[in-house]
Amino acid sequence: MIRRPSHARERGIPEATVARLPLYLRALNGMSERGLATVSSEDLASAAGVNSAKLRKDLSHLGSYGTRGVGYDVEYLIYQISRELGLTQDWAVAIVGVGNLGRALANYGGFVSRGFRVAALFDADPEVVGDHIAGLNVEHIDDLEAVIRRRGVSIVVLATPAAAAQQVADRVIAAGVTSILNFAPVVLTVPEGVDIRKVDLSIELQILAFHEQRKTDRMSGGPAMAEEWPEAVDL
Amino acid sequence: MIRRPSHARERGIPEATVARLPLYLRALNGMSERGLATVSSEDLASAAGVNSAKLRKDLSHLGSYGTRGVGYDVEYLIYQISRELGLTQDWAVAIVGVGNLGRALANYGGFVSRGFRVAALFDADPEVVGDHIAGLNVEHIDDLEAVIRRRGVSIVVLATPAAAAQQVADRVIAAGVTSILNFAPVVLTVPEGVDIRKVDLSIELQILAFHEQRKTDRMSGGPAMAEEWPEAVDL
DNA sequence: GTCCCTTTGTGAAGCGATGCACAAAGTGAA
DNA sequence: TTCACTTTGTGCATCGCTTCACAAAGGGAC
Repeated sequence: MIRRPSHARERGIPEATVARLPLYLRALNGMSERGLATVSSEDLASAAGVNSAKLRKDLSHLGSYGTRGVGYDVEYLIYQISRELGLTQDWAVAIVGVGNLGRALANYGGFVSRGFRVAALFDADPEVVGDHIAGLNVEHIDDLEAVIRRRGVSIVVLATPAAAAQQVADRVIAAGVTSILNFAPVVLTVPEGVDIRKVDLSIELQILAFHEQRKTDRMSGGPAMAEEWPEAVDL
Repeated sequence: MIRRPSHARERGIPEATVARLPLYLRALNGMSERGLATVSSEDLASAAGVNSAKLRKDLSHLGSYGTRGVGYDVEYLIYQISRELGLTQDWAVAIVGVGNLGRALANYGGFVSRGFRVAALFDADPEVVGDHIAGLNVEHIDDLEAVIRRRGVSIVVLATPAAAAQQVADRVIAAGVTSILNFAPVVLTVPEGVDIRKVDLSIELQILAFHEQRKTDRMSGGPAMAEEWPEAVDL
């Protein structure tokens, strides 16, 4: 059996590094398309929007894949990062909830590009069950467990209304799924060993609003409009 | 002029805390609807999916709004967090790019709920300009600057193809916008003082795939399928 | 082979966030 | 008033990530 270089920490890549690897991969793919053979940490870092020291440390966690004085071989690095991220196999993804957002996700091309294949769509509304979206038949949520098992789905995207999300999560987890991407604005409770990632548009906007408010406050010279909590309310 | 309590760090809330405030706010709104008057840090923390020490430290950055032995007044805390996040005013948001995703965002209800109002939709495709989506007329991208200024848009959501995103960002920034939520899979370069937040479905999936691969590797007892880099490729 | 130049990989310091553990502060009962 | 109990606010140790700065390693010219 062939092992990876011993100085690469066997199974210990920092979470922050993992979150940046897809960024590097995308930048490298662009360079590959433009025909670049090698790239320096400086150039790759700036294409990915990080500084070069961070990039080098990140890559050093995968192994020693660069050449001093030269840089990194673009194709080789693409292969190594892809392998580390698990993109050399392909993953069957199911989308639950085919409302506006679910439809948009199903049709989103960037999805399929790298290792991911939308393998099933589910909804509870009899009105949309049976529709064809992005070449797929929308299945009824009653068949969730059976279809997940049959098609080997390992990642589920939740695009249901908030009220349904926890219940659906429980069911897909019971069916063996351990990776969930949640678009519903609720905090999901899941057993240990299940990975959840959350995307919440409303939260992102609120964070932007906080900084935006700060910027405008600063312009107008302080919190002149601060108001007291209305006296009428009982404290 | 009324000031906030002096022990609250005047303009110094940690970024990690800001990112969690919307979570607390959502949990509090649920409690308010269920008629709860007060809540302990323990209960609120568990509703928001964090531990109670973190919650208390986060809230302490806003001021001392709890009562020892009792907990926090739900309505009062909602008010304080809303004010800190800048949700007591409402923000005009523009969505650029009315493809699948842009449409879904325009129709997304959770948007409007708290302080945000979709004030304009833009697209470059003459085919969709003039369409009515979620009660709004889709405007041509040529009118971007004029409409942004006229309607006081301060936050822009980018849902354009990747190739157009940087160019659109440059234009909205030139028009005075300093907060952007970017759904396009590109690294945007922006001047200092402009806040960008990024949402990238593909990256989220890749992170999940990494962990999923790890879990299955562990089950099958090691990286038995690891392959050498094909010899044919020049290194 | 030797020298110079470039670029990687990493030790170490710095920085911010997390979580523990407890003193301080409040409630309610007697 | 005093006492027992609850819950906040925070000092402090710890942890993980970032950044600096440089030794080590490789390439190319001569």
